[in-house]
Amino acid sequence: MSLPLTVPFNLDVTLCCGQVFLWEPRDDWWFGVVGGKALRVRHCVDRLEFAGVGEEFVKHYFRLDDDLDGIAREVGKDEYMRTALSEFWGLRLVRQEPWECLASFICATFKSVAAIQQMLLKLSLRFGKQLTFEGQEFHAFPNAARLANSSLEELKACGLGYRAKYLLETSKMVAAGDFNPETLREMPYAEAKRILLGFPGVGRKVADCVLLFGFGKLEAFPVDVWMKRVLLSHYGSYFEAGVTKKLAEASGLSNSDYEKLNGFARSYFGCCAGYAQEYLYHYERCLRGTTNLKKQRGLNHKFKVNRHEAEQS
DNA sequence: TACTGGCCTAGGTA
DNA sequence: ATACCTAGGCCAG
Repeated sequence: MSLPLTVPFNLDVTLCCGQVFLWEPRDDWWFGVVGGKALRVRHCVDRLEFAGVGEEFVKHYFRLDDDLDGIAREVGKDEYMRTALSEFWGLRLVRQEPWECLASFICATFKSVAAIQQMLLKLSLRFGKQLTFEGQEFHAFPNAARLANSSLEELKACGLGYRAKYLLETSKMVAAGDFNPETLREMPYAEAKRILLGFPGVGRKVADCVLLFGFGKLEAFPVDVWMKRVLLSHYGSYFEAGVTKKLAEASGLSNSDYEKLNGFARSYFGCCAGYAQEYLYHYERCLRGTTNLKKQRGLNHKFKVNRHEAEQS
């Protein structure tokens, strides 16, 4: 199936920018599993081609209904931000499934993207429902009930380390009904955040990721080490000198410091601060990180090798 | 309320 | 190869 693209959209950047972990580039297509269904999608000049799902799903998942031009006008407050926007123009946030998003970002703390991919892949292979799509095997991300019935040892075997305890506990709470996505979706940002902070393994950063990617709270602005660098080096003048100096020297980020950076960004960029975050984050990683788009696409081969290894174990 | 270590581990790098 | 080093933090004290 095919969908004419009448709005700005860059599929590759959208799937490479670190908001999702389990999409796999293969044979010129992106393969993924969403909502228990496997699908493939690719970007061809002026249209999207896809299989496994319908047009409405694609539009919804990739947020093609967001007015990206309007958002860019809203968050493009300064030259630096406008550069990031133009550099990766067409990057869109994705409407992830809340549970998968919550579980993913609990696992993601203090880990590199490559390691996160491996952890989540192993969880899916071991606990996820097996699917067949066009003759190929895929695995859905495991639901909370399944993980709640696993053991600490099993989760650690997937490489989770100290996160295993958090994921197991949170899975149990979610399976017991403590996590109602519909309710959280209706709540305002601050209220939903308070609920999320009640799950073990969920601090401010993880909560903001889940609010942004899982619940579409576009005012959420996750601050990780990369965003901290961006905010200090390009927006340092908005903070007291003492704060800037202290943050630059410290490796971590205390809760109160998180609130300072997060609070500034949300008031500065406004109601779509989350979009600003994703563009700045990706820009920073491509500029200063060891990661760049070319490399990420080059992950393909390695990803396949690791998938094979994971299946052996 | 705010700060400080400790924590599991795998990928990446020199 | 083989050691490091760091990675999209969180939590208990």
